[in-house]
Amino acid sequence: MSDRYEFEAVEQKWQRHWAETDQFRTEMLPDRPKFYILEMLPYPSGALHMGHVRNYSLGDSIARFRRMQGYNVLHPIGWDAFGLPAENAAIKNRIPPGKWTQDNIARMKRQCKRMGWAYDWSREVTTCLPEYYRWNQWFFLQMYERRLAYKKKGTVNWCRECQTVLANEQVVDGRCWRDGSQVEERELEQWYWRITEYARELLEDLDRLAGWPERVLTMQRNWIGRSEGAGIQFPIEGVADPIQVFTTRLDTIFGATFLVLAPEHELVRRWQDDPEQGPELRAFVEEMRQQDRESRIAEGGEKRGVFTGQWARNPYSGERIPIWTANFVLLEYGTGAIMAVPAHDQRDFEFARKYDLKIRVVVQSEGVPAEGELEHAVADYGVLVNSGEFTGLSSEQAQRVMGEAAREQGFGEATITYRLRDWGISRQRYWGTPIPMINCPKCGTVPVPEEDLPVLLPEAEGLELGGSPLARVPEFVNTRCPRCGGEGRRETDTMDTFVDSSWYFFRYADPHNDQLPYDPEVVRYWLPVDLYIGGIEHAVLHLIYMRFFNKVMRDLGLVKLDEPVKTLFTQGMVIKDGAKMSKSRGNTVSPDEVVEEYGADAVRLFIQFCAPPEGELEWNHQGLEGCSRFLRRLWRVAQEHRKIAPTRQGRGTDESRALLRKLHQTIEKVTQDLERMHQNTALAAIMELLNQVSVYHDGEGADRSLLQQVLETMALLMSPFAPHFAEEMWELLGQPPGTAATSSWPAFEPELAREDEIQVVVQINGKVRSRFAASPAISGEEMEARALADERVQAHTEGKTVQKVIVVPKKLVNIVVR
RNA sequence: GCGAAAGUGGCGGAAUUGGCAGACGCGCCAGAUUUAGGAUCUGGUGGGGUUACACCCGUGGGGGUUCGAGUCCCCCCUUUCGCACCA
Repeated sequence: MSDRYEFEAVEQKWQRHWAETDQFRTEMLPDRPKFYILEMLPYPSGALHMGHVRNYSLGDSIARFRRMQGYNVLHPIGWDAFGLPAENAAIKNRIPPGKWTQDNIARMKRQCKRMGWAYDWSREVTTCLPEYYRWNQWFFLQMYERRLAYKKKGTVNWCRECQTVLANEQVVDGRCWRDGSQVEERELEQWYWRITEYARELLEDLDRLAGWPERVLTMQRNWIGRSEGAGIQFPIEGVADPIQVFTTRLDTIFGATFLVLAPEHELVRRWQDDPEQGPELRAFVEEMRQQDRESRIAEGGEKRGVFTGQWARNPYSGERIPIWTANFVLLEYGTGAIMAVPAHDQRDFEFARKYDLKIRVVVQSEGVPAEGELEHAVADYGVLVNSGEFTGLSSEQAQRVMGEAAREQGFGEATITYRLRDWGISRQRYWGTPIPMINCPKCGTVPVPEEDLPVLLPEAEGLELGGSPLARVPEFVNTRCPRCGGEGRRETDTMDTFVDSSWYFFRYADPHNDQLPYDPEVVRYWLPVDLYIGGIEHAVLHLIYMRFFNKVMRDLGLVKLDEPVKTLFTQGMVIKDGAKMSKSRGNTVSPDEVVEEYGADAVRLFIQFCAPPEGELEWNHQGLEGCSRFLRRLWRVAQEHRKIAPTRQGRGTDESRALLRKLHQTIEKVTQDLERMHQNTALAAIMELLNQVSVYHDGEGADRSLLQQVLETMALLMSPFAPHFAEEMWELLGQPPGTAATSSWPAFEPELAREDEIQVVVQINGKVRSRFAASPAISGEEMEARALADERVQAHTEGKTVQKVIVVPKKLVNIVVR
């Protein structure tokens, strides 16, 4: 065999070895500490991209590191296999979605193995298989039984491209999160999951997620959007039911000079038949309905509205105030109706100005001009004026006292409102989990009995896809009602694919269970996930759904945990030429090609070395070459080392001591850096060590056994990052083949890492002027004396007075002179 | 508009706690080797200044705290991200 490092042969050799020995299979070992490391499962879209390579390489280095540290490591992978791309590809290429998906999985699995990632493939989970999705249906039934699943007719987000409904979380800036097309509103009957039931807990438990990035916590807090305030009822003239309004500023209610309802508000709809105001109202509502979100924003916040012709009464003051409808009040938030206080709310102020409505100051604070001279609303807290019996109270007091008063008199109370809406899970598409419900003309909506699960997705062969395909399969739709035995029709919508990813990582713990989604005892051993790595883009989608699911499963008695993921790590994007790699931009780099050219190890090294994992990574071909060069250099040193005569000795020299010291400093650094996800600096430390090793190796009197020890340790330190290379080097050094990955992580010995000489820095007025070497045992007094005796220091202090000397033990002396 | 994070050589970045700014890699320069190119090896590489030292400047800008600030505080600028008529 040549001395050259042949990555292709080496990587193949070890990949075969790992497969043959089933090295990464994991068993439950209750007496060993476990470590569950998880990366977000890929959607099988065709081929791995660099984002995957980064995500999974980072996870793999941690998995391998923890295994060597003695943890029983669970490191699984699977496929988020249901979803629209499969269906769209099927329509385009006339391939059944299942086949398209399985072909992609096969290809991506080959790529994963080619990268050398240490997965336990026996736990592979594929969400489009009945053995998995039957449990989605099972969960649905459990939720239905507990009234956490319900059917409701209402306005939904409709994506024309996808021909399906989207959840609120899947609408970004009024556009579909997948294809960026405009989202429309539609009236549909849909299944919802009552995530709002858990709004409070989902919010409060964020405080307990100490291992999550602040950024994600903030995004989730904003998404859940808690507001504290009061719900107040305003009686309407001529209508039995009052209007319910939500406000966070109850203290300003005496300044409420009109009410505003959202154009979609149910009362507004009713009033359109009114002979007088009706036509104008109808025209306005119709216009608002036509308008999409985009153009609403484009109008630049221009407020528009019409008077409904109706009047309400302020429950505190009895004042008669007009009811309007306007574009700036949103049905989705609060109750879809507001009390307008133009003096103290800028939006209300603008509206009042435009339509010449009354403006009344009711809170006096600094800088509030005389009434009539207001140029904008003043939202500050202050002291109440013009507020009947509440005049003179502070805003804070007033909110409390007035809430109390409302409750006593029965027209309102203090309430909390969330922005979070229930999770709409119905999708009018084929490639997803069928919702296990049956509609019976006699019994209504009837759940499929548990023993009849799974409700199988029918074959796609010959099926026209798009627009609720299941509704066109009579054998699927027509069934018997489980309750009365009469004719029934199946629900033809499928579930949102985010259902699949909400609990897949529980399934990894017990992937072949056919009695339950998983055995709670097994999950109790493996969960929570100790480290979860993925992109930030799921901050309010997947990462909130899975928290919700965990809490539901807890309440079903399936887990004891409140939160499923201990530490979350969000890795940065891979970019090229300043932009995210994407097919549409044409700036992608294919993992297959670079692996073929440089090998999996070099790619893994580069992608972990060249940027901090949480930051963006700019693809740089020359950087990749640098990492490949580093491997070749290390290989060369290991090769040449073998040729040194075994009798040669040189131990005891300063260089040998220095190298041993550097080795242990490197062990410490790499260990600490892997513990805090700083793969980039861990690798830099190993490179530094190699630099010192090659100088030592090429120099006089290199000690063979020391070199042997250093190189063996380096092979182990490299094992998490470049596992094939590490095994080959380990074997080259005479170690039992294939045991580097299962060896213990090198032990750091502080005595060997300790410097026997330290460099003391001498500053004058904070500027470094000199330095000297000293024993680590040097005392403060001695440091000061030596610093003051220093020639250069004397030159600088001549003719000046030493005012003060600061001594930082074992580090520095700062002499303050004037 | 509100909120958060970040701004360090030609480039990616390092500096875990307020204590030698620029580790490591890329690139570049010089040398060795080579018929040549490539590859490899050695040395150098923040700016100014000097034969060389000394010395001066330097972490977006301005101010402050401190013996000492990339790091802490205040103001400003820029960029990125999130939220955005949220009542």
